[in-house]
Amino acid sequence: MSTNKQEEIYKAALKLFAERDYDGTTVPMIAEAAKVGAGTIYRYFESKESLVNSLFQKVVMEFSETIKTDFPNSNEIREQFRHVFYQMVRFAKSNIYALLFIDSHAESYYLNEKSRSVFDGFMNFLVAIIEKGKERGVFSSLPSNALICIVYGAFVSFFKEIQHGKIIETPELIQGIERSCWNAIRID
Amino acid sequence: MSTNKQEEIYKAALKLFAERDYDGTTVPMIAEAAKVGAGTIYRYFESKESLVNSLFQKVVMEFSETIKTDFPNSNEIREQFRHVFYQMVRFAKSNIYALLFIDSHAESYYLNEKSRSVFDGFMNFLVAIIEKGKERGVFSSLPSNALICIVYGAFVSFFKEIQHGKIIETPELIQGIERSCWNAIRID
Amino acid sequence: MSTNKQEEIYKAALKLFAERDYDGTTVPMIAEAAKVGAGTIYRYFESKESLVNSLFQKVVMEFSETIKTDFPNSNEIREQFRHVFYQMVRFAKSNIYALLFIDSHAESYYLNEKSRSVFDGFMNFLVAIIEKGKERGVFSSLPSNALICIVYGAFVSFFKEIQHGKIIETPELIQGIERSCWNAIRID
Amino acid sequence: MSTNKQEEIYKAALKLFAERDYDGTTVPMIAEAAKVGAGTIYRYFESKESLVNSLFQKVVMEFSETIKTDFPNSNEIREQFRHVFYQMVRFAKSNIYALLFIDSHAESYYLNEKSRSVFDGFMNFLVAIIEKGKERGVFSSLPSNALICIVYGAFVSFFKEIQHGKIIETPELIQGIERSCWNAIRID
DNA sequence: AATGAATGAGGATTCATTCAT
DNA sequence: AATGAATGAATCCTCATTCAT
Repeated sequence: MSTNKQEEIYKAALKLFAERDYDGTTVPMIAEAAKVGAGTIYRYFESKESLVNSLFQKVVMEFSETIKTDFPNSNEIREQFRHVFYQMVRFAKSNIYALLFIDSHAESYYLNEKSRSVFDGFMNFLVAIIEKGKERGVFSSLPSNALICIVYGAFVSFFKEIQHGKIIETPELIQGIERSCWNAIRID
Repeated sequence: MSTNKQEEIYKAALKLFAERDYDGTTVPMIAEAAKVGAGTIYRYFESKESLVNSLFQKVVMEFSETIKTDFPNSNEIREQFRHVFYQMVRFAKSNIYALLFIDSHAESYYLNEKSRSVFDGFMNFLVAIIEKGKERGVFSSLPSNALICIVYGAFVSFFKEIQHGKIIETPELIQGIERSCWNAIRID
Repeated sequence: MSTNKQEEIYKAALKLFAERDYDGTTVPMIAEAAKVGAGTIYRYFESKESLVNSLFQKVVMEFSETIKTDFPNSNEIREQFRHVFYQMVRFAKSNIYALLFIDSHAESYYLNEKSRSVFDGFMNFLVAIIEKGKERGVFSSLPSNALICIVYGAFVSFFKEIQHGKIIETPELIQGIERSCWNAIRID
Repeated sequence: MSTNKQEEIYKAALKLFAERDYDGTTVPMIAEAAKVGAGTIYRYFESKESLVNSLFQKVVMEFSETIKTDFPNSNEIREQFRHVFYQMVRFAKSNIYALLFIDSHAESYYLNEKSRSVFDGFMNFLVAIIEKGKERGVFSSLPSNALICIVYGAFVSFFKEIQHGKIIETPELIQGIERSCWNAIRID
């Protein structure tokens, strides 16, 4: 087959974990969705717990890489913000389950040290951007992680509604949300 | 006894569901935390599923009532927004588990019709406020639920960070967040 | 009921472990034989492994106590030997599975520290008897544990044959075996 | 290659079965120890059960042949006994796992008709020797299989202790054990 | 009303066996 | 011939629920 089984397992698990949470998802469910035998999952992952952790790390790194791709090195904070936001949108649109999975599983009791540090690394990248903006007097002087919360929280919340069919996504709407988020954290 | 058992069960379940999710929480865990026998839970609730649903409805209604309490009937949108925001803060501070529980359990597969409609009713109240503001040209013309997402998403995200000890809450910070959220959705 | 469930589980497990070994015995098999639900076993024992260990310790201690019961304090080695041998017979006859279980499970990879030390304690009691006999010049000067091997090995082997129906036990036969074992290790 | 794969599989299985029992040994364990693929085992043996049976028969026959090799046709029972005993020692020393495997797997539920009859054939050879000795009034008049139990049980028990490092084997010790076993069953 | 021992259906995981390469 | 990835039946174990006390 074209895609290999590990990838199918990742894909199936991602969707199920995003929709039903870790504990609400059974290994047989994943196996069925991935069209593999239940035992096959254990050829690729030591345990269900190791599967979530691998998946979490993989997906956070993909998110991180998406955001870093073509990151503008110019000193234009506004431009950097827009870039980050639209790359988040790109990521969310290409893989909504990944976004929801990351959001609902970060801070979970079954995540291991490495998963947490990968996630922290990702967050630190965002913090760095905010910090630079604050130095330049572009952003509000609130704590950087508070500012990230505002943008990230709003963003995820928005895509959850899209996913549930309660908001129809359009380019103009995205544009409006981007502007709102910018307005939320810039100095006024 | 001073507090009755049903209340203890609700309290224990709320904390556990917020921290470990519905499926990650077992009935014996709840029983132990509530200091009752496992069987006792079934005197008050038909099943675990009926317990989450009851709890969800109860907690959403409390949230809703908190927000509606002393709601300013003046026509000052800015004042109404501030009221709603600070009542959300009051609710979050008095019962952080309730906030996290609502956030992570809304849209879950085990919620029944009634739970969903209670939650929708709550959201509609917020939508109404937004709609009025939009009519007056105070808020951005983005869809109302998108605007709610921004404020609600930012707010919850912020309190999650507080709960995880990553942000220290101060009156000034709350004030700053309120202003950010307002800036996010007002016409600029 | 007169006997409690833990005792029924012990009894069922003992027979099955003796007949089919630890790994050849499944928890449902034990549950069925003990006439309890499979889950009930886990109310009494943490795991299958903890069950074998508990059982092993219990049974070795019973064997040990049987042998020590009415142990003659006289200085007659011949009398002490006869006592030990007949108490072993008594134990084997009252609970053949216990004897076979001890024999086939001692030195197994799943036995824990405590099980091993209980077994060693039992063996040391036998060693002490042999040592005293050797001091008095009654027993062969071979290493004590070698002498024990001869008697114990012969004894267990003999009762295995009885268990398999290949030897019919009679008082005279037991008497003959006791004498043989004595002859095996005494000075000639 | 110098040794063929079937031989490697036999060797690996023998050690593992002796150390961990049939059910405690997995086919992949055997494959790894034999340095072959798991599937390869099924080229040589129909199933795991057929492997134990083949192995059991092979090993019992080797034991049997070892004992019969150079069997003294003289009428000296003492000499015959010594021969058998020392050949058992030779076998045990050359392949301790074989001895332990035979001992712990005889009478197991997964042995088939043929395995049982091969084992019985072996035992009958020993019985014949004993019977002859009894006719001549050299051995005790106890049942022949009881006498075999004494010698065989003592012998195996002794080599188990050697295997577990609790007894150090020396020529003098072996000599002493042989004499003990003889004393155990001869007329006194 | 309250309990917690008991249950068995269902979960995570293992493993004998197959089969495409 | 040899492999080892793949499978699913069978393990061990958990947990929602019941019920005798």
